[in-house]
Parts: sequence; C-alpha cells; structure tokens
Amino acid sequence: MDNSEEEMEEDENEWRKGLVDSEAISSSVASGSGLNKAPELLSENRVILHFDLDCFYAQVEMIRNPALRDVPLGVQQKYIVVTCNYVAREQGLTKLMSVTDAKEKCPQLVLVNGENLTHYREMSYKVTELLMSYSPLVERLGFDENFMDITEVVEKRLAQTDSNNVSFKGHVFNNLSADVKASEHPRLAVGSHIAAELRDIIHSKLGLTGCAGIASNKLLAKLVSGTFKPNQQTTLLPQNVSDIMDCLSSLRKVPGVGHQTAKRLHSLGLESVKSLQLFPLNNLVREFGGPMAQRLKNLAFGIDDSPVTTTGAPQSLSDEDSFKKISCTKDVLEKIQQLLNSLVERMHKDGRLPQTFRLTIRRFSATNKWFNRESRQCPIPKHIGQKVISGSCDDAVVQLVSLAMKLFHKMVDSSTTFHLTLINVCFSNLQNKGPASSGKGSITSFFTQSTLPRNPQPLSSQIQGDSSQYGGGHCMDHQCSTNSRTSQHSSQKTVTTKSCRSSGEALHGFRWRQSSVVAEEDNEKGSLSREKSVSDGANKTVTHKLPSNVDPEVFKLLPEDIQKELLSPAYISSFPSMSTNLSNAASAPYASQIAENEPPSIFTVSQSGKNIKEILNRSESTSTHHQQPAGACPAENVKEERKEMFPQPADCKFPGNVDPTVFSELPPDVQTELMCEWKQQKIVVKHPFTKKPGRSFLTKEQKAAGKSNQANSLLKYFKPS
DNA sequence: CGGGGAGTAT
DNA sequence: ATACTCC
Repeated sequence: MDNSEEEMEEDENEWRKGLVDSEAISSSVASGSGLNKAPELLSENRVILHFDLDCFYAQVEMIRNPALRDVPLGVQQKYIVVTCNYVAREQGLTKLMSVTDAKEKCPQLVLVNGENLTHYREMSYKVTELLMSYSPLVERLGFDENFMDITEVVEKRLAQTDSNNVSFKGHVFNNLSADVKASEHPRLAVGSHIAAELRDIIHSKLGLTGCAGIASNKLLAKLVSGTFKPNQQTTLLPQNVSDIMDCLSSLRKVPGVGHQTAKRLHSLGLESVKSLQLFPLNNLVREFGGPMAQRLKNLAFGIDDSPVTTTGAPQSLSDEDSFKKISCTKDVLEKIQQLLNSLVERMHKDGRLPQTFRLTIRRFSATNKWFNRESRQCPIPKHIGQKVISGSCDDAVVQLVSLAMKLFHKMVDSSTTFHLTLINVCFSNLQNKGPASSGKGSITSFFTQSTLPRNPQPLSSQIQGDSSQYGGGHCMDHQCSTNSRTSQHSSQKTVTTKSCRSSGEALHGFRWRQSSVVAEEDNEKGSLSREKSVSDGANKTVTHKLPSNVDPEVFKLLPEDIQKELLSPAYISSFPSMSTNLSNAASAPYASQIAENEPPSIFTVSQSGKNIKEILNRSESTSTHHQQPAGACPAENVKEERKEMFPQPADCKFPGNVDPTVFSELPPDVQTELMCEWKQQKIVVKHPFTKKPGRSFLTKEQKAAGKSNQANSLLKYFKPS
C-alpha cells in the first residue's frame, strides 16, 4: 500500500543556491543559465504523471461489496488495519494501525480480511493496462501507484492546440490555479488536462478514484500528487520546487529515503531536507559512497533524473504468510505446501517457466522482530517447471515442496529448536519461451489463437482502440477485453472448469503469456530436448555401485551400516529403477508417464517426484538428468513387486517398498516429512496418466511483438525478456 | 508492521 | 547467491 503521508508547511526556499551546490546536475545547470527561452529542451523538460489510487484495497473491497461504501471500512492483514476508507478516516483512523487501536477509535469499524491479494493484484494491473493503452510509458510502483512519462504526448497535443487557450486542471501547488498563467507553462498545463482525463477514465472504466501529480520528474510528481488528498490532482510548477521540498517535515518523507537511510543521515546530524541540501557532498560520500551520496543530495533539491521505465510482466511471483510461530518441521512443510499450492496456480496462469525457486524465512527474535530474513534459492529442474506450465500443478507442488524442504534444511537445523514467524516462497527467473513441453505435444498448439489485442485481424471482442492513441484521451475500450483464455488443458487436475473469473485475471495472466513462446520451434525442439534428457539420464546412472538416484554426498553422511545395506545386492536388485530400468531406459518412451504412477520410494526418484529429500536422493537441483526412468512395466506390477520385498506395515502408513528399519534410522523430523509427503503422494497418485502433451502457447506474436507497431497492442510495451 | 515486488550491493 | 533497501 501506499506508505506516504503528506504534511505541508511553509518555508522559504533556497532552491537556486542549492542547485548550484549540487553537482552532477549538468543538465540542470545548463537549463538554469543562459537564454532559456526554451528550457524545455534542456533539462527537466519532461512531463511526468504520478497516479496514486485512494485507499486502494478499501476501494476494491467497496467495489466488490457496495454495501461497504457507507460504513467505516478497514482492510485487515493479520493484526493490522493496512488501509481504510474515508468514512473510517473521518473517525481518526489511519493506515497501518493495529486492529485494537482501530477498534478503539472506531468501534463500528467493519473489517474485511485483505491477506489474499488476488483481487487487488488484478485490479492493479487493470489500472496499469488502462494507462498503458493511452501511452506506453507506464511504470508501476507497488499495486496502487503508477508513473507515466507523457512528454511526447504533451508535445503532440500542444502542436495542435492553441497554447493561449490552456488552463490548469486541478490544483497548482502553492498557487491559485486561476492566478497562474498556463501559457507560461503550457506543457505542464496540458499535462494536467491529460491527468484529469486519465483519472476520469480510470473512474468510469474501473470505478476507482485516485490522485495525480503533474511535474517534471518522478520525485516531484510523487510528492505533489499527495498534496490534495482524496481524488484530486496537483501540478507542481518549477518555481515551486523548493517550496515542496522544504516543507517536507523530515528526510524520511523524501521518496527514496527509507528507514535505514534516514537513520544514517540522522547519524550525520541531518534531520531536515534543507540540512541535507547544505551538507557537504564529500561528507555524504564517506557515509554512502559516491553514487548514493549524489543521489541523496539531488533528491533533497528535487532533482531526479531517473527515467520512467515501462514495467512489464512481473519478474517474480511470490506468496508468503506470517504467523505467530512455527516450530516444527511438519508445520513448516504444511505451510510451504499451502503457499506453493496457490503460487503454482498463479504461476501456471502466468504461463512463463520459472527457473529459480527461493525460500525465505524470518526467525523469531525479540529484537528487531520484523527484519532479519534469510533465504536460499536454487534452480528449478526443468521437468518440474514444465509441470507448472502444463497444468500438472499438484505434481509440481509435491516436487517443489521437496525442493523447498531441502532449502529449509540449509537454513535451519531441525534437530534444534527454531521459531519461524514468516515463510515466503518465490519463483523468479521467469522464462518466456515456453520450453517445448512434452514431445509430440506441439501439435496441440493448433489453435491457441487468441484474442490477442495485437492480433492483426481484430477479433471481434477485442480491444478496439482509437489507434490514434493520443487523440482526445478516449482510450480504447480496454475494459472489455475479455480474452477468454482458451483453456484447453488436457490435464484434468485443477484447471478444467475454471474459466477466467474476471477479465482482469484473464487479461494479465494472458498477456504475459503472450509475450512468450516462440512458435515454430516448439515442436522439434520439444522432442529433441526430451530425447536428450532421457538418454542423459541413462548415461548418467550408475557411477560406482551407487544407484543414480542416490546422492553420493548425502550417502556419505549416512551411518555405515545403512550405507552397506543400501549397496547390498538384495537392495539393488529389488528396485526396478535401478536394475530393470537402466537397461531399458532408452527404449522406454513412455517411461516418464509410468513413473507418475509409481509410488514414492526412498530409493527411487519417481517422476512424480518425490524423492527423499535430504537423505538419499541426488539433489534435484544439481542433477543433470531429468528423470529416472521407472521402467516399462505397468505400475501395478511395480507395486506388487515391492510389496513382496518388504512387509507392509500394518498401519499402511508408508509405502511398502520402504524398509521400516531404514526408516526408523532417519531423524525424526525427516520421518515426519516423509510421512507427510507420502500422504500427499497418495492423492497425487490418484490421477494416473494425466500428462498430456503440453500445449504450446501462442506464438508468432512474439517476434512481431518486438517490432511491429500495432497501435492497439500492449504487448509491445512489455519488456522483452 | 501486512503482502508483494523491484533494484542494488557484495 | 544472499542480504538489504525501498515502496
């Protein structure tokens, strides 16, 4: 949410002086001197907009349930009211207030839980997309703020309007807008009109209100947007830059100066913006290093050269939960599983291939409770990532939980006590090009044709914009773009019936996907890589006598007697995955599918995943072979075979192929973990052979996306990955 | 002091 | 790869 607060006071200025002090402002200096009949061309001649939605989460909730409009409403996350509507604010509530305090101030406060960000995220992207449909240079800042560089738009509109006729829309900082001659600031004046139009569009199309700031850079636009609070806009003129900077009550109010930076500045005796302006740069450099020092100093003067950079699809997707305390491995595992379930589903909708997985934890500590995070990350084996994409989400989750637990054990020694207060799971390194999923699958790529807005042949329901995107500010009929995603998942798991619930979800889930995938190659590449992985797997097996699926490193850590046992002929020969499979690996084209049905085993890495995490198996993250062929024999047979090898425990708690003795030697927490996985495995196993050829996502667009200039296409605005 | 997500430094 | 910082 927005963490900003504004308080304005009055003060005198020393802008000129300060500006001269500051170096690294070559451009600013240039514009400040000499014949500046056209200062626009020199320095801060940009026109930047900053949009900030009013109490965003609360607005979304009021849209979802209009009955909440007229009551004091707070959005709660854990013990905090993260934001509240204006009815509640009239009663003295503010954001980030504890629930107790809030209830105390406003007993009638209605609270809705806002821990699930789905709806906010969707609405947030709708706003960004709407703005982008007007002009592409849009940068998101959190869920409720967007910057826009409309310099060119302004230039064009100015060329076709009578600059003597312009006036300012909304407020003008420190001025009565009626008093200022817009003709002296024609570009900002035009900017204020565009801002007003966009706010209006956001309101009419999405039902959201918000503030806007119009200025010459991001810093200033953001600062000024908050000066008139709900649902208003403000323009900052160059001559008032020092005013707005000087009236900031503390350095903390400067965007870019967070808690830590403020503290360090504090330690240098700096409290106010003005003191920072006057502070010798050299001293600042000593504390912060050159670039940072210069930046801070510039910020104090309202100077900010940072460009507005188009925000594309998110670079990572994460899901987290905080809680009072989690102290046992089993709870950790369950929490991770819960988080992954939703994360994987989101990832699947996104359509890109996650290549890195990260687990972050926060340990309980009396001091500094809310900082101190630790994380571990690792590559995601391709076959797991593909499951996410193809929709075998349950399978993917199982395997990812295993991966996550490995990372967890890298941070936490579970044999000693621990207390976690937060767990976060994250996918990053998202690859656009769909990996050719399963071999022959590509044929299914037939018609993913979509409702891509950028499609040359406008599909009926598509976004039809006025291609003259700058015209009058009536944007495209963005809203209805409803691309119903062609959901032809063959897999029966999750997906199926679920169509896109909201156009927003379809929109952005869909959109990111678009920018991905390269078409034609999908096919061949797919099969090729698949073949390759299979044979790699075969080659890799058997190093010494150690089965390929046993991680040598881990193996070494085992008690000697167990090692011995593992290597005994009886063991080796009893596992199809070790003996049988090795010989037919290459000739078992459907091995991977069989493997999905294979019950988990301590000794085999079944395709569906599970493997024994920290103990025996080769760590998936380091393994180069993708899967252990499970054998050409039907799963049923495999099962039978194993049953005979070991007595099935009476309680049927764990798979029959697991030696109870070996199992009992494992650390207690590992046992727990295994049990949990097996339990979960059973569920997974219920869906035999769900694996279908992954469809390949659209494509062709891709290349074109980079180059073509379809006026209506938003795709091209996304960063190329 | 929530739940995300981005960027930078090392 | 991990920590830190910011919003």
